[in-house]
Amino acid sequence: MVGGVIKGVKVHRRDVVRDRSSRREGRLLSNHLGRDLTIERVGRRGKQLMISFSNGGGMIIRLGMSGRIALEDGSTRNPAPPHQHLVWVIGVPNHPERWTWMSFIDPRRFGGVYLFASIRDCRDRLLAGLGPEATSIQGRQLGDLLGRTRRAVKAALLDQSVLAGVGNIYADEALHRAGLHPARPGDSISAPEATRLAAAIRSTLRIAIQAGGSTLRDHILPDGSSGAFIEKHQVYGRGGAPCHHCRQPLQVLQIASRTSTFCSTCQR
DNA sequence: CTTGCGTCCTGCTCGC
DNA sequence: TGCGAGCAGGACGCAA
Repeated sequence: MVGGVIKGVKVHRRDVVRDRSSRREGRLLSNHLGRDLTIERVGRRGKQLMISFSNGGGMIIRLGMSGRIALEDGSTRNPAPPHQHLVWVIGVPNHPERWTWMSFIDPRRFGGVYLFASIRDCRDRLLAGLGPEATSIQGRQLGDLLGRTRRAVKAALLDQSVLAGVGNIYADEALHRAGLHPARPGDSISAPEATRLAAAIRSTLRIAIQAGGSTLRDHILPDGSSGAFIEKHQVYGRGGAPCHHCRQPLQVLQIASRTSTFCSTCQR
């Protein structure tokens, strides 16, 4: 997509375009949705997908619980699937006759698309308050962050202002891998435990991303394939089943209003 | 300031 | 087979 020009945008449901700016500029951007602009960069910060345009602006896509991005070759014209809210038609660089359809599909509509006028605007309005990247978190830094709170460590991991990029599945998986009980107060986590947890978060995410993530229901990759990490889940979705490590039945607790599955023998 | 809960939505699964 | 309750990958606003 990088280097491609957005040739057109179809809007099937306007309210998934969230306007967080009170300025007129923001409203104009929301109507415009990148039409006629060249895609300069595609990136990510925490759970936000970022597409920046050559004019300095861009957009952030949040998938929420059920959202996904689909990419299709322009030559295969399929009927719009249910809950397809936005479609961008993007020229393929160096192939004037080819184009890519990128669509935003989100049944529950907890996700959305946010436009920004400049990188600075993006940073101030959309990325402000995000914690450090979970994919590269180091033990020392994680220990400092957890040491500042008495909340359950699981609740802290889910808080994007503490650490950006971990959700319910990978919080449970990383805590199991690190051998830490999800209800432990953040400030009870020792330095060696924080080192273990940081390493567990990094490796859990690395392996999960490599496997294409966890397909429970809605999540599929942009090409339509499924993520295979669910086969590697140690705890998530396995409440009552035996721990792969010690064979004891896995426990289930609500922490920060989210289902948390863990092994009370292996996780202390 | 910190923390927890209700809410925003649709659709699937389970039990009666 | 039909139907309602409960639950789901996230994040925000509000109240205690």
